[in-house]
Amino acid sequence: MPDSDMKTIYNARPRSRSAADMQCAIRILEGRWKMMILAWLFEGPVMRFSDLQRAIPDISQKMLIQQLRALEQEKVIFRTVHAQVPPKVEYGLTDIGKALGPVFTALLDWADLRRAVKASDA
Amino acid sequence: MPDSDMKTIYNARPRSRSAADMQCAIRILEGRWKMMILAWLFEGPVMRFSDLQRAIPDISQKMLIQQLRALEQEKVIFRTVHAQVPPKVEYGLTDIGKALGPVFTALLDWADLRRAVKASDA
DNA sequence: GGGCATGGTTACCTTTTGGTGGGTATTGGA
DNA sequence: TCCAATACCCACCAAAAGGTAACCATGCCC
Repeated sequence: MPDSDMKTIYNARPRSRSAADMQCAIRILEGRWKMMILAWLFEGPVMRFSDLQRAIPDISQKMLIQQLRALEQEKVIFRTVHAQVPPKVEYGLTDIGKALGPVFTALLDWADLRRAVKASDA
Repeated sequence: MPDSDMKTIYNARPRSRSAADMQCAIRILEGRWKMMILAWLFEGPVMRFSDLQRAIPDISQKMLIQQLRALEQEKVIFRTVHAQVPPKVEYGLTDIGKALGPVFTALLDWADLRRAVKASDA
């Protein structure tokens, strides 16, 4: 491997603080749905339960609730219940949740890059 | 919700290209181990199979192989077999893999923030 | 009185994920 | 001769994740 490649790698390398930190963060976002839900919560100040259902049609009601509860417990999102009939519940990002912005931005950039590379391969 | 909060949210919002792109990226990194493996691959130009085993002691051999294969198929990592006895196999990040650097950096920053917030809560 | 809407809960089942413990091949060294 | 080292593969099992369908409460409207 030539030196130039080494440099590329070491420039790309994120400062490794600790593997434990990484795992901790990963576990919170783990699963098929959490990132998807968070991505949609970035779309507006709040989203109603039914908004999320419509936004992510493949998720089952059970999963949606389960994942929302998990994210709420980690204080990544908040839940506000309005005493109305029919009920109205709003979900939104907490400050910690909003701090995930750069992660999602980076991920979307990466997705773009991948698509570009794939296209040029073909 | 006051206007100032709205602004905070919209500033934090990653540009939403498409939910499909997001899901596509998420699926590649999904699971308990892939991000962990990638994080370690950022540690050096290449890692041997046994290096990764030592680095992530909780992973079983089967899972490690399985996840490495999956990442290889997505062209996020490469695999080089050296015709030696005993065998020597090296894994490293491809260009696409290296492009994940910002995602990991952002994630580690987030983990730090979370820890800081938790500490100040207590 | 019946249907609708919202935001759930629950029981049950299937699929996916992950773990364990075995086995394989090669070859140099004791 | 037998073992160690490396990087696997395979069969089997356990656990976790996820899906389906039914049910609930409330209050409005017809």
